[in-house]
Amino acid sequence: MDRAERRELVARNTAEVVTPEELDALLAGDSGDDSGDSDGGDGEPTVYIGYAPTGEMHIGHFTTIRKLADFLHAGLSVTVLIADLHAHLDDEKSPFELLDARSAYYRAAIEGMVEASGADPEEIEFVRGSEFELDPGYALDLLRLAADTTISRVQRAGSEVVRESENPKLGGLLYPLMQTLDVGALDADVAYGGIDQRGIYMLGRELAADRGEDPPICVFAPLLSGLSGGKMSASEAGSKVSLTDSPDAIAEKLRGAYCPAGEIEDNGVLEYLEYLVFPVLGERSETFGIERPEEYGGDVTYGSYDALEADFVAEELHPQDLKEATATHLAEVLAPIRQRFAGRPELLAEAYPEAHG
RNA sequence: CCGCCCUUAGCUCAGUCUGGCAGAGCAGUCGACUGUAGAUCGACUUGUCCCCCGUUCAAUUCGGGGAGGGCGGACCA
Repeated sequence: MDRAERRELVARNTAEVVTPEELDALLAGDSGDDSGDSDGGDGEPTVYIGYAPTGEMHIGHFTTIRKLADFLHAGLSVTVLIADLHAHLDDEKSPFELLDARSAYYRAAIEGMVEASGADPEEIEFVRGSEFELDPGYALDLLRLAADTTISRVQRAGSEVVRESENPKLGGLLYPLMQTLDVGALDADVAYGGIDQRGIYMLGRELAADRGEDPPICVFAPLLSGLSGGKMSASEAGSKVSLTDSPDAIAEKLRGAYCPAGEIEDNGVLEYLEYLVFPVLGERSETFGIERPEEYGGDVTYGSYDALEADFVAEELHPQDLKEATATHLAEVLAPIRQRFAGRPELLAEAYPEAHG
């Protein structure tokens, strides 16, 4: 794989790279970081993504995690942080007593998604936040950051991530500062995450500069639209496909999805295809087949998302046919993950006693 | 440590001041219309009225206690 291919693999299907020049330099091996405090000594650039183990994971997480396969294939070393303390710090989204169970569930879910994306989960290093975020050195750095950063600056940085409320907790302010420290603590060259993380990492880059450190390169994944139009909502079950939805449930949710003929904007169905289904099919060298009655043109097959989108925009492809085919392929992509959890029901039952106990 | 205020449908809130088993908007569900969905139109659903005790024929509404949340004051050697 040459440098251009590698760069393309790292940057494809992303919302933004900050900055592309820094990424190029990193992949070229002259990151300017000769101090030996990163890369773990093996010379491979390291990318990290952090997840706070809060609610159940869904297809939105899957699209973001699928890219970890790209990173691995591009020869990067990948670290996944299970940010258990963050899960509690953010308005106690996860009760303290459930952090162990939810961390275990998140790790299993992420491994399942990585495997379903065509990469080996064994190649990923998993780290739990509480393993290092309580170290004296880290704690001292956190206090010094807190002393040096204004409340409004941190609030602004975390506004897309930390739960907004009329009476915000102090924990929500610690959260972005800790995330900033995590990048360095994990020796990551690249911070990867959803575009909602942008505010926090941009603050992190500023603070790193203040402290005389190299700012992390940031790669952001797009956030998917909800199936009901607009943003995907965590609380609205019908607005997203869950990791463990049955094929019937998936079909039903897709049937109800907002999907105007010929329109791409806010079209969650197309986004599922672009960022998840097609990349996974491509990994397996498979194509996307659509069964369609003769009266509407008969069966068709697409080898690329772009070709499908072009037909959809031209209204050669009807939303209803698209939805049915998407449901079928999506169920197939999710099947191995669903099986994994069916074989280990305690993972969900212990992490979410109210919903699965 | 002291004082004041708040707690009603999934969400935002009204109401009970002058006690009689509770309402609006949004959301949601279901039809009609489009070969999907949405929009539009029509119909519909939803509640331990924070908990306990007391007064009363009857308490979400009154009284007492408690829990959770908010605000202010005091203390500052």
